Amino acid sequence: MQNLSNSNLSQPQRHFIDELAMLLLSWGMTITAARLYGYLQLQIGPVSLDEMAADLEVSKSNVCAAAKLLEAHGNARRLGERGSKRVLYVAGDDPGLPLRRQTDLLGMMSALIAARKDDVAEGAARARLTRLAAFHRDLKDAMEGAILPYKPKSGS
Amino acid sequence: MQNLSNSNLSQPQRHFIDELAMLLLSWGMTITAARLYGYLQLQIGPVSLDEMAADLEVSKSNVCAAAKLLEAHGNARRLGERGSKRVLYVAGDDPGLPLRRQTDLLGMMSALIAARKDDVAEGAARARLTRLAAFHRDLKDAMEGAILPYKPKSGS
DNA sequence: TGACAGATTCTGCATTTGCTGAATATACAA
DNA sequence: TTGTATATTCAGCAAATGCAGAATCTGTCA
Repeated sequence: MQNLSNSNLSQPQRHFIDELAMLLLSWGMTITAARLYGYLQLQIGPVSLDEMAADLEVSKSNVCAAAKLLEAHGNARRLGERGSKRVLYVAGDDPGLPLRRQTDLLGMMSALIAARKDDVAEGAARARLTRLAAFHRDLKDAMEGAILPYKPKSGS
Repeated sequence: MQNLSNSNLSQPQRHFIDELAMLLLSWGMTITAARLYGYLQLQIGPVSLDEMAADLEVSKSNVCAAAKLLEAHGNARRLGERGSKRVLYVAGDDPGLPLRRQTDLLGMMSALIAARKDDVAEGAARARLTRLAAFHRDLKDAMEGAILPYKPKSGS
């Protein structure tokens, strides 16, 4: 059976990308961004928009948007090729970067709840909010602790 | 200035609910579900669908759907009132319950990557996947460790 | 400068989503 | 069994989203 498309991916690779993408969808990613994420993880060197579009079999404009999204979230890095207008992408080197947004959110929620709880609740509800604020704070701390060791060596 | 609506919430409470909801939106919640989440946190006793709809100023069908959503995610608990068809909701007593879904996801991703990495990548990409699987696993463990202490006392 | 290679933005479309108000279903009480 | 209070589902609508392909913009090279 010939390869009908222009994709250079092996079938196991496609399966891997799609399965990983399915899991990532639960995190609110679009399907193209999720697939691109998995795709970039498999690549050894930087890849161009045309390669990504061909391999993932989606339009270039679509993959362009997805790449920008991943870049904004810290999941991909954009490289300029010297002496060319061509744009290349590689997987982000800090897997925890996208999660910092989440931990920030947890911190904000914890702070908000702690600051307002006495104004908006009393009795059992106030006790619950106190507990909730502590929970968010502890979770944030635990996540940050787990993320930290994976920060890439600072010599960028 | 009179209260033009049927809501029993104080203005600080409304503010709190809306601010918290804004933060929760980033986690993919719908606005009504997010507001209902905050609302339930403020309540001392169980509340009916009619109360929720009136206080949040949304339709009953909408709040019904949102309540089911929160219940499915473990953010709310549904109580039957003895001798009545009325349905009541309270905030979930385990703040970490909704996160177990996330940690499960992390575990699945870690397992998927670890199992397939040798089939789909080589060289630097394979090393990156190995690191990624470990990262997911460590993050999952850290989150579970932080969540565990908040599990409510087993005496239901 | 002109021509080209490439990224980006734009336009249009189909799908999905969240919401409301109406219709329907269901449990309880008499 | 019938009436009633309540939850749930349905139908329709408006807004947002994701996508493809076309059009446009922008460096780079001759």
